[in-house]
This record gives sequence, C-alpha cells and structure tokens, in this order.
Amino acid sequence: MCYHKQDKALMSELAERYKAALREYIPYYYENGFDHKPSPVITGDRPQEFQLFNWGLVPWWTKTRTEADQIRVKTLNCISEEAFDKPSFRDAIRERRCLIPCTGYYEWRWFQGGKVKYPYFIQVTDEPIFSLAGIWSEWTDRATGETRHTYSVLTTRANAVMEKIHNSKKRMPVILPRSIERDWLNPALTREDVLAFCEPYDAQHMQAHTISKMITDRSVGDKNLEQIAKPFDYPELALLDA
DNA sequence: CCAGACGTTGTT
DNA sequence: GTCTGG
DNA sequence: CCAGACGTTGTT
DNA sequence: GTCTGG
Repeated sequence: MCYHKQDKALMSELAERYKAALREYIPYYYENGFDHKPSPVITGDRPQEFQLFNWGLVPWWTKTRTEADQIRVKTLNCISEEAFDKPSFRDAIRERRCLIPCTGYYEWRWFQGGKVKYPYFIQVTDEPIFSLAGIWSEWTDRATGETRHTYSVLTTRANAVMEKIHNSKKRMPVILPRSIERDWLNPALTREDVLAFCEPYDAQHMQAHTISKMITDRSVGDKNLEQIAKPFDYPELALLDA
C-alpha cells in the first residue's frame, strides 16, 4: 500500500518543522521501500532528535541476518487493525511508535482488470511535510554484533481519494494530523488510544495526480529527480476513467 | 509494490 | 503464470 | 510435544 | 519470543 514515498524536504526545513535535531540526511524525490534505505524518524524515547532508521521492520527476535533480510521485505507496511496481534509487530506498536516525515507517496492505478496501470503521486494539501504513523524495532545480529534500527509504515482503510486509485485493496498509509502527531509518541497510550489514531486522513485535504512512467523505468539510473513527481498527462485516461 | 526473468553445467 | 531482484 | 512461521500487496 | 499446525 505504501511502498514508495518521497521526502524532499531540506535538512533545515525538517529540523524547523519538527523542532528536532538532524545531523545527516539526504532528501529523496523518490524512495523505493525495497531498497531499505535509512530515513529520518522521530521516536517516542528520543523525541527531540531525528534518527536514521531503515525501512522494513526486523523483529527483535529474528535470529539470523538471512532471516532479517527475508522478513524486512514483508514488513514495509503493517495492518494497523492487526498490529497488536502479530508477533512481528505487537511489541513495537505497544512500546515503539515513531513519526516518519514525508512529502508525498506513490501508488499505481489499474484499469481493465489488470491490463494497464498508471503511476500517481499523492500529497496532503494542508501540510507540505506530513507524518506517517510508524513503529520501529532494534535488532542485533548475534553473529556479528551489528545492530539495525528499522521501521514499518502503518496502513488503514482507504479514504475517497485513495479508493479511486487503489481500486481493489482499499488501503492507505496512516497519516497523522499535525495537531496530534506528537501524541502518537506518548508511551502511556492504551491499545484503544493507539487504534484511534489509525483512521484514514481527511480526503478533502489530499490530492493525487498522474506522473510519468520514469518512476519504474529501469533505464533511468538516478531517480532522485524533482521531475519524477511532476504532473504528467495521459490523454487516454479520460476514456478509461469513464 | 513493479519489472524482468524464466537455464544448465561439478566442487571442496 | 510465477518467482526474484530492486 | 516439535517444527516452522512470524508479512504485505492487486488479481481476477 | 510466541503462536499455530501437525
């Protein structure tokens, strides 16, 4: 549901927006979750600074590096409604919640029963930088002593905007309204409190537009380009839409 | 998730 | 069609 | 009890 | 570590 995101904010913009210290950081116009790159996140136990965690949560009980590499491709997202019951997520959702700054994300919209698809870029119109609800984990490889910090993006039911794009599975990432984003980190939240945050964002404050297929063009080496998220018109879409 | 491959042959 | 790599 | 999974997502 | 399936 949310495997491709953007965080193009400048280091100074992020620090100012969250009032948190940020040491090192590279803005990405496009980030593929399956690359498991580090992203700046803010955790509940160190709320005044950013930490760079890798996308794809590795549960603390994972035994080997091989197992870690196998599970992290399946924990990029976490179904919020089930998080408290899943062995991979239950400890993290209770004790290790985080904010994942973001400036947009990417999804594909299918037509004609899976024959053609078009990429979209989705933004929040009332917040240029917004927070995805995340959970994180710390895992140590007992063989090498190496420690990995990783995170997962929570998902919830789709709102009207996302339902249209995601025409079958009706899911979307949990986006936290800015006014309550810090509350997400409160360690005293109950299960019910946590689940109350995991609601679809107001569709009236979300916007989506088609983008060029450069985003998945393998002949394009460097995808960290501003134009990747720029609006791109497909004239034939008007017909497919009908 | 999407794009691209999709096979074999000797190894400790 | 289905699996793998990114 | 032991062994094996532990996950998400477009498939229709 | 903990749960599920056999």
